[in-house]
Amino acid sequence: MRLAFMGTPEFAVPTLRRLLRSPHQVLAVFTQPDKPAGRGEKMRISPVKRLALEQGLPVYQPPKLLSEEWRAVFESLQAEAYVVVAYGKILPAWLIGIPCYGAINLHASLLPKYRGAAPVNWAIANGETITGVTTMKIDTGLDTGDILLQESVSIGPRETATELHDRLSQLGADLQARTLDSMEAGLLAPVPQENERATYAPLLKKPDGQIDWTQPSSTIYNRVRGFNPWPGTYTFVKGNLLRIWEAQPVDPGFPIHPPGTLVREPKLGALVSCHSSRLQLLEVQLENRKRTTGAEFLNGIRLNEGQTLLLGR
RNA sequence: CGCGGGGUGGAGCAGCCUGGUAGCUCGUUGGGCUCAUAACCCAAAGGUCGCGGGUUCAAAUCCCGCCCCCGCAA
Repeated sequence: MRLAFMGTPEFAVPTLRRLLRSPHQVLAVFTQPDKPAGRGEKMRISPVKRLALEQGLPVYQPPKLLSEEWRAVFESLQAEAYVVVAYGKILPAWLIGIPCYGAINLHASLLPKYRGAAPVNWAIANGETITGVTTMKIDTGLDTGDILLQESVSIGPRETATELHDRLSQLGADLQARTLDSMEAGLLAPVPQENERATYAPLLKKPDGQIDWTQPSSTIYNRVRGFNPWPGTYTFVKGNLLRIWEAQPVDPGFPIHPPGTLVREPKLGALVSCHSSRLQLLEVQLENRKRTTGAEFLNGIRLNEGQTLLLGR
């Protein structure tokens, strides 16, 4: 099949790689324009673009798809299908109509659950134990197209979004390849989504990562896993940002201090009181510092047994 | 030139502004206590204070350059 690939971040890379090893032909790659990012604001190219360049594929980076000048580019490709994986742009209706098989999207959830930008993060943050990947025919809505294939996986009790993201990107690559094969063979019957069962996974913002210590430790724990590596979870220590990289709930039942109180315990190290239990800090990072264990962190801030420190603000 | 912080015994940090015996918590080693212990008590070892220059009687501390690390923002 003659394909155009549209994708941007790391999540899309395995699918592109997979397609390049398939009998299908990748005619061109579309990805977001280069942007200044990172310390020093240097120009960064997307992971998808990096791979495309390595493979000598034509790369296009339209700032906006609405302009008609790009229409000729798309039409001249004569692609039979567009493969879209986390491209980061809404495709206009006229574009979806160009290839005979339409635009096929890979989404990292079991649609119609977790439509939107951050399905992997919210699945974990909400404490889900099962999620998956879905391929669907793109329509003009937000992740509302007819479902082609799905595959579910269980979420490990300690799994982070980073880990799940990597698993799903691999799983999704295979699913996408199978979808194209089956579609070409005429074996697929698109199934409309049950819109009444839909849930949403909105784009994450930095403030989503700030910890509210009045919540149960299990809720905070899920967010620590789900918001890894970005936006991360954080609180404040004496006005300094403290990122929580790894933590786990302990001894449910007796928070002997007000929410947000940090104490040192001989065996468990750094413990913070939450709504109805406590959270053990396993790996943290003070701003401008490297990551350290909870115990080392306590050594550094000179909090000894019997002393307390209120986190937050 | 996006903003900013940091590199100090094995680990995490203080000291730097207001130059002049390098400190804290933990770890390590030895000893003690104990039925026992990752607990407690006592003691000890261990540091070119990132690298290179400069100022000074004297630099971890002040000045210049370099290397490495990190937070914010994107």
